[in-house]
Amino acid sequence: MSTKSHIIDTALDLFSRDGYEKTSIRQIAKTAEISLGLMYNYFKSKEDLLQHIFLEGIADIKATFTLPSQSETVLSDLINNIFGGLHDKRKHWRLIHSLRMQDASVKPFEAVQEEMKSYILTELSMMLEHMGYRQPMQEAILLYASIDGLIAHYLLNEKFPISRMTQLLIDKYQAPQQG
Amino acid sequence: MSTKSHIIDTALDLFSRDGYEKTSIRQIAKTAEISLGLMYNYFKSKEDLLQHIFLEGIADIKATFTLPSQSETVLSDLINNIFGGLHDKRKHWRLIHSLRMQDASVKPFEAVQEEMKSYILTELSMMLEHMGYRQPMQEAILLYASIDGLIAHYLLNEKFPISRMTQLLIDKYQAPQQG
Amino acid sequence: MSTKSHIIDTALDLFSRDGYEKTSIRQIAKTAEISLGLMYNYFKSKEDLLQHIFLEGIADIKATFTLPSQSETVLSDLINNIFGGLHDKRKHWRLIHSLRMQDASVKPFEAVQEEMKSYILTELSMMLEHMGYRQPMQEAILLYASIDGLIAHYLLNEKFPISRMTQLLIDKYQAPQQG
Amino acid sequence: MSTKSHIIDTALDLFSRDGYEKTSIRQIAKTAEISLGLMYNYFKSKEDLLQHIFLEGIADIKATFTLPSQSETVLSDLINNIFGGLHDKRKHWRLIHSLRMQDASVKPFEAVQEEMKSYILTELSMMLEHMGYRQPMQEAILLYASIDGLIAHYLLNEKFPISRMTQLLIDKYQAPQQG
DNA sequence: AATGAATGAGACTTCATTCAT
DNA sequence: TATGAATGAAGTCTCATTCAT
Repeated sequence: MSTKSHIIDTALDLFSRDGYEKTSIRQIAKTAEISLGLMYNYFKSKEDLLQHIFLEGIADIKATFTLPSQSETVLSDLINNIFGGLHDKRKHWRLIHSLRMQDASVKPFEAVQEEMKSYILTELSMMLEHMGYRQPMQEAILLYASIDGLIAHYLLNEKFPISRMTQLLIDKYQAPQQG
Repeated sequence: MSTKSHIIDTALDLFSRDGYEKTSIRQIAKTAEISLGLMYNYFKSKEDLLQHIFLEGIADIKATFTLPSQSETVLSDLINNIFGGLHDKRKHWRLIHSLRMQDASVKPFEAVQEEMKSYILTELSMMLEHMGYRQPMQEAILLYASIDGLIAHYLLNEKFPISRMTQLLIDKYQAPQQG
Repeated sequence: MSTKSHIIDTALDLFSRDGYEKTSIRQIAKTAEISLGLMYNYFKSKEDLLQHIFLEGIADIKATFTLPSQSETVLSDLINNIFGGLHDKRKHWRLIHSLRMQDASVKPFEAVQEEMKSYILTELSMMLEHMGYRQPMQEAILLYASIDGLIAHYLLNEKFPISRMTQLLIDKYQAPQQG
Repeated sequence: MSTKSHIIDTALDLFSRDGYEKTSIRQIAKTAEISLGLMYNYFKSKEDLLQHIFLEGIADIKATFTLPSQSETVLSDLINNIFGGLHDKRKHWRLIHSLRMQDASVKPFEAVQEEMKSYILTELSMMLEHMGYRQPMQEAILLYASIDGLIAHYLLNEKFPISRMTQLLIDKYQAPQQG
């Protein structure tokens, strides 16, 4: 693996575990077993490194909300896709969840986050429309919040019964509609 | 208002807006228009101040999940209670949501957070049982995640249509059950 | 006992045990069970308090090197006097011994220390002259150093065999002279 | 000279002149003409720097009480050795003399100081035994106190007649014994 | 005479960042 | 590419001191 990827991986580990502010460049260097200054050969600053990782995370997560099949999209496939890839993306999710509440930190990423949200809501809404929901966008907003909440609770607790919750959620949305 | 409350209020403002780590004691003092060292007459350290605010927040939030009525508890009342008080507790929620992903910061509060979660799940589960749900605890876990997700999205966006979402959520859970 | 004496006693305790610099006014107040600001009713500043205690100590110690009898002074009486009163004056001695090496701290007391030294050397020298020593001032300088060293070692170690050392020293100086 | 040695030298200068507590890191940096934070590349803390210097001093001083000759050790040689090296070690001695009275500061070094004392007393006592003294350890304790006192008085006063005192002390101990 | 809240300078320390090698 | 010594701003915290009560 390239040095750059190695730095990114190490930083993601530490940022997601200890928080961006609490992680020092020195700690990253030591953990990655590289010299203190080397990071600056690849990134302009600590914030630049964060931005790289953050954007990478956003992109990964967006991908997770996308189903490759061109045919009829199925809710259960989408949800299983999201939660199936969750473990691999835990660190990115943690980082985003812990940064997104902070005005200042998140300013630089405001636009991409907004874009991600729109993208996800559009995807969900289209699917729900297909499924016959009457107010698909409203339902999408609620569904996205539920998904996000489940992810948060999973991130906070490795023993969270994520597959059962996934199934429960799917059942709720596949039952006959009154919406 | 007492100096101590004034410090707490100011710190909560800043912690919730900028994050605990990014808020300096100097900034708290300046914003509160007190001298730099005065905080230390009331709190042992910055972390002690955080702990005070954090525990206060946990207690407030727990209260929000509790319905005073001894009679039949109604889901819509509880949910309206939670989201109705949300605006006043925004700052506490933000602080908790931004801190809870960071292992180190949150270690001191691990126990109380765990206790809060148990409390909330028990409350929700009892109510769902009353309502005829077959797997009330499983349902409670999902419901809590959905509520938490809605709160997060509200915190991230003042224009979030929280009342409509509240109603949608209530409707979903009050429809005839298949669970 | 008056409040002032109480403050002085407490301060001497702490200064001699922990050092002047490491002892805070707050600690003195807390130990003395008085309010934080009260000291300033009796002393202009922390340094003023130190000066008071320091000068008190110097005076006490000088007294120790003085024999009240107008008659023939006897070496053993003087030495026994010095070491006999040592335990009561331990704290003053400790304070002086720990401060006297520091240029800045001791500047204000330089003159009195110099005066004390002269006084002691004169006393010792007169006595040694009486005893037939040929170079009484030279001998006095050495004797004073020996006494001071014994005191230091006693202060550093409560179990120091001070009486045996006292006797040994007396014997050394009362033996027939070749000086 | 290496930066580390330069820091150590500067710190020893200041610690011994102004006292450990009164010497700030800023002052060390300014005097050494280095940046404020550089010391922390070499020492974990101010106390760690002190410890380094203190232990160095103890080792130097122990060496001074040791005669390299395997043959008959002679009192005059040893004493001349001690006082001959005194000027070079003034700063270490001053530091030790000003710190040793303070319980808290010296706790970390208690063991090494105790060990130094034992070492010195053993050396002196063996020599006095050779010279025919009946109670060599008792005599050693007194002799060590006298030496320590002379050193203290020399440190307090550059004009102290240290060579005459040295000679006087040697004479006292080489005269025929009654011990 | 006594209290203790309030002040702000200054202490130790950490940190992102630079740069000569 | 890679190293790590060096910088100095900024952080948390302590402290002597003041002053309204």
